Amino acid sequence: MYVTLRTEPVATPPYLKLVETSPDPKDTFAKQGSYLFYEGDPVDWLYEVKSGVLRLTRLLEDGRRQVISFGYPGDIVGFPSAGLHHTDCDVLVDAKLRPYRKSVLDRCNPDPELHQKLLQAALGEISGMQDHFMMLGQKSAIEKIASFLTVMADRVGETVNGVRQLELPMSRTDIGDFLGLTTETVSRSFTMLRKRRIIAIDNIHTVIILDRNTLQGLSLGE
Amino acid sequence: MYVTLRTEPVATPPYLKLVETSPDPKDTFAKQGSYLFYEGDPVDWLYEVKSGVLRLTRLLEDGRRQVISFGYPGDIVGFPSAGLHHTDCDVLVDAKLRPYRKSVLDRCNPDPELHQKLLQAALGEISGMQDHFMMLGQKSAIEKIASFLTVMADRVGETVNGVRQLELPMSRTDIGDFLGLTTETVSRSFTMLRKRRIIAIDNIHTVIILDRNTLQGLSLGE
DNA sequence: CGGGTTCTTGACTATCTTCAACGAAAGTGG
DNA sequence: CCACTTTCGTTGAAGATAGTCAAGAACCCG
Repeated sequence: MYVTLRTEPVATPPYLKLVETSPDPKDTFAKQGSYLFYEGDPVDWLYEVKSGVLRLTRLLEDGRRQVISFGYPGDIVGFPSAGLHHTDCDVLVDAKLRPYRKSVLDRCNPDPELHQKLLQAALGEISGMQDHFMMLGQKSAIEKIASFLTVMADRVGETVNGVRQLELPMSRTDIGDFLGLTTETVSRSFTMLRKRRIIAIDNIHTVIILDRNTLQGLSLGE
Repeated sequence: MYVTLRTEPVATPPYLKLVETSPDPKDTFAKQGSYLFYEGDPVDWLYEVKSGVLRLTRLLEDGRRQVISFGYPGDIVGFPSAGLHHTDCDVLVDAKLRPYRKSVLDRCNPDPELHQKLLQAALGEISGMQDHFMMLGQKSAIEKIASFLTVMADRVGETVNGVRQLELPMSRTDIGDFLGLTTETVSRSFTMLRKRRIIAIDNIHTVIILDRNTLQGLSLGE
């Protein structure tokens, strides 16, 4: 099922459009559901997310999927290895993207500052992935969910009337594939946190953090 | 137990010695058990492994540990994020290391080729970590062990009399902490592979690959 | 050779997955 | 705009995988 995505025609792949119509575009827009690139594609552009949310995934032959990361504003996605993309990348929430030529990575000139910015972003990504390792390798289901919510609330949450809340545009399956859990376990963990009055769930995609301290405690296994 | 490592005196930390005695050393040697750096240390040097094996780890407050990677010849370790190390790094097998100043990352000059080499190494690390994600998040115990052995045999195995074999200097606990398994599960998986005649275990730290195809099949969940 | 660590094995348990059913939400077409 | 269909989320029951606890064996080091 997932595997077929790769071969399905993608409505106007944004990266193609970029390359063809605008040799050095400022910003570009990508619609929900469209793909920026697939695993194995040669890397021509990196993208800085200006608004919206991206999803970076990797597939196993049998359909198992790992969500590598969610791309939020400020993130830069599309770092090459041996010149190729090593994840798929699609758009979860309509996004504004700033493309950078891959060649900026290869050479300091003509823009050493941009080069350095992309390099620092790559280094930051390494560091961020290591937190993710800890989560995937060592934590229980409830710890994973609590970690996820804590990190997301700090990163992209907003305070409305003094209450910390969080939009989660991704599905429960996405969260599961990000944390190495099944949809059912994600759902049960949410329910558990809700029943203990640590979070509240407004709309399915909106989480309200009622007790951040306890949530953070749970994320560390207390 | 693990946590105390951080505060114990380390016999002559190599990185200190480097900084103090030799402003731009060629190669340096690090003894088994010594630490190159700890999480939170400012990054002054990166190290290219020339021989030996390093271990990069991260700790949780309660002592749970994630082995982030094993550093084999050709690997470059010590990439900073915000100028700091974000793992501990110690020596599993006496190592020869080539230190590079961190400043090589910050500037293209005076050595743009070295700068580019370190950058490419960082990008390669991102890609490698994504395989690790797949393994941690989606694979069963036997798949993890089979993946680990397959990758290691390809990367650092040697063929002796037409037989592929593999030195594993790390403990079963290290392997477990790398794969997100307990020592016992690692041990049982090895035993299972041995009983099915897919591997043979010579000395505890030497694995002989008897049936690479089946091993690789298991690594993908067949 | 002896003491300590590491590895293996067994029995039991817990956690998470699987399978299944149902309800809610969202998308589609008349 | 409403019925229909499909997807997504929740919940329950049962089962499997991996973890825990415990003991003994193998290995390593002085």
